[in-house]
Amino acid sequence: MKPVTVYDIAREANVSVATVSRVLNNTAPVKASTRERIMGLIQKHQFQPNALARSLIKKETGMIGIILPDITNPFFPEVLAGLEQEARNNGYTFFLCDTGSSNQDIKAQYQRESQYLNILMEKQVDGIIMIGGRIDLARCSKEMAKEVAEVNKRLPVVLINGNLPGAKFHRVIIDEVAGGVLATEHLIGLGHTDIAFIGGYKQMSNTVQRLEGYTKAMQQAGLQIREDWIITGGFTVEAGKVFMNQLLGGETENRPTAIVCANDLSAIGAIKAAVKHGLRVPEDMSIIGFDDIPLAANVIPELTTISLKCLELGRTAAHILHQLIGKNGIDTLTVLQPELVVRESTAPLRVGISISAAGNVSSQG
Amino acid sequence: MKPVTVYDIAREANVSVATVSRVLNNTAPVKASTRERIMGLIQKHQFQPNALARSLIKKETGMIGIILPDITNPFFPEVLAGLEQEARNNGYTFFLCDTGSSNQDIKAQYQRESQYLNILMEKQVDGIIMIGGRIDLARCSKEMAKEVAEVNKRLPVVLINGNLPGAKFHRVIIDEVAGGVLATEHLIGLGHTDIAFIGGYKQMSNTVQRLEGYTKAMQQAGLQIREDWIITGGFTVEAGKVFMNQLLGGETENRPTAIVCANDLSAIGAIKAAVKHGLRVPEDMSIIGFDDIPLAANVIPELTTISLKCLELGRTAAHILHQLIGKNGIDTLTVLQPELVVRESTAPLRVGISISAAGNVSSQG
DNA sequence: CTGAAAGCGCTAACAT
DNA sequence: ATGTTAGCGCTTTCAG
Repeated sequence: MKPVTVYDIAREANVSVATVSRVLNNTAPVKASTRERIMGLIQKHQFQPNALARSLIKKETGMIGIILPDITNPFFPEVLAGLEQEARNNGYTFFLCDTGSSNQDIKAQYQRESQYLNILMEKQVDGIIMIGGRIDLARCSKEMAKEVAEVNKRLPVVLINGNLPGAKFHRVIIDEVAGGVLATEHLIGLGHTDIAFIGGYKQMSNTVQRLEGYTKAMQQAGLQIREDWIITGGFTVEAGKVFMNQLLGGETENRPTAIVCANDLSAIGAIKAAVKHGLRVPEDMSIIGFDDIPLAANVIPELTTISLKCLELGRTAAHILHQLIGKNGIDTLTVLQPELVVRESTAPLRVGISISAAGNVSSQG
Repeated sequence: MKPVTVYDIAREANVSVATVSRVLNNTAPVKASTRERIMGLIQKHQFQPNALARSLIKKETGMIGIILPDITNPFFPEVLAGLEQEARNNGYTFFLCDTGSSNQDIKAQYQRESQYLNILMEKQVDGIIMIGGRIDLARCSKEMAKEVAEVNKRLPVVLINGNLPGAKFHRVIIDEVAGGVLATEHLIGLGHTDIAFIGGYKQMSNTVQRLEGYTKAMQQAGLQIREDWIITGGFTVEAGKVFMNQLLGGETENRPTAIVCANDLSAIGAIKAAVKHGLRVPEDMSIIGFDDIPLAANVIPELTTISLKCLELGRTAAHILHQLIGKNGIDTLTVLQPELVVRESTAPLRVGISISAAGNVSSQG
């Protein structure tokens, strides 16, 4: 059965397509009686206007694209939820573009970003939101950055928690440095002085910034920063385990008593590895994460962490994009402040015990 | 700057739009020299064909819609990843339609499902995938079911892990009953006889079926099923805690030694509650989950669970949908088999200890 | 191998 | 208040 069109409705109602269109869009007054008649037919035939045809002429589709690296990483669904919430209210629909960073080489991922950028433009989306991927790079290549800049000339693009060189973008970001400071000062406040930093990637700006916050807080407190206590190379649970093992691998009488992790996932890995080493968290070792994914509240022990306000990040981005669409807004930068969420994985330093006693336990047992 | 069209290219290349279209789609032989000339112009102007116009006439959009209840529940991103993987290879793009079950009343959720169903049709998607929501209902209302049936007449719909009365649908499901049996038999195999079942909703078919598997395995082993040891009412971590507290609330000398949970999240809640009660998992209490979300491998202790093969579920659904699009395939039913994943949260029954000793500890301390 | 022309389903002037 | 008509940007016969 072929779909019914405005023409079918018009014919049966003895009116012109224009009139049908008018009742459809409430774009001009229509006599009550004919309006009713048309409405009836619409009901009767379950008529649904073809959004493609409509968009073709109106030059707006009510669709926005979101490009992200890995939907499987719980951080992203959280900001997605925020996006959805806000965008739904404004009548937008979402293209989800997962570039699948998890199981591919990094080159393929960036390629897929480019690919999606093109597809989205062809599909005439009203705007694009990017999060993760190339925009997280501390030094993104000129070409990759330019590509996005070109897109940004044609339609609004907003970057979440990232940036690209060579052009101004609309962005909504969290103050990562402040987050790093917050986390580190929390630990310092608990009496810790031997504090390590693990997780993330040195090439990524978020890691660099979190690390910068860590460094800043340490220096401000007059504490020593040991290069071998800063280990990066991954955001996963697995990576967290590896880093922690590395930290605990050497002479155990000389290990940190507290750890700032670049994200929650690696913090969880760190906890698991610590436990395997016979250490108790937080009694023998304090661990703080970054992100505040839902999971953070559900592991045992519950994770103390820095909330990145994922939901708010998403909502704000959607809001800004909505403002931008249609209007030629100027470049926008919104900075959200992170928040310390104290739960169970951090505790005051237990003087005299932490390093020798607990450390030895782990090395002997 | 207004977008360039095939006409612009045609004019500059001194050919007709037909020829441009031909090189764009490789739909007829074009002289090499003119082809090159056109390709050059396309490059030069960064020309991108308008997918709306193209779809309008070709009657296919390369878009498919996925309607799900809550992207924030880690089960769904997992199947989404599977969908994406498969669909991307076939050139599809995704509409993500989150009906936001998490923070709204249930009525609103179903309403939003209807709404999205309509939007997706208007946008002319090539197919729709549904998971969760109304299709999980053990007894879905006639109207809600019919609505989907109507959609299914116009374009392919595939249901993941659910069903709707009154019509045949293409479905890909996991054998939930088998999963329930698997979980329960695992516990029985470890020597447990006092086994409870918690989590899920009695109104949802997945819960009913998992429970059916539990019952079946218990009866087959000649074990008694206590009505007060079957508690339903939620899938969240919070719900799991509540149920476990309820189980442990009464006389502690009379508590189960093992628990089948309706999903991983509630299992995690159960573990947390048990630990709060002074019980050790798995030493004093074995707990098994359902789903095998990534998180399951990352909690402490790592969760023994029933894998629902989320990724495969997603991939299969996308594959089937692809087959269906264009062709008038007959109704399809694919059943995947669940799998037991043994990790750390289950252990052999410790005779004589589990009930009295551990139970008393919890009641006294 | 290439061009002219007729739509796809809808909206928006411009008439009446 | 309603009808006529010209497109939106593309594909696709049908002719050459």
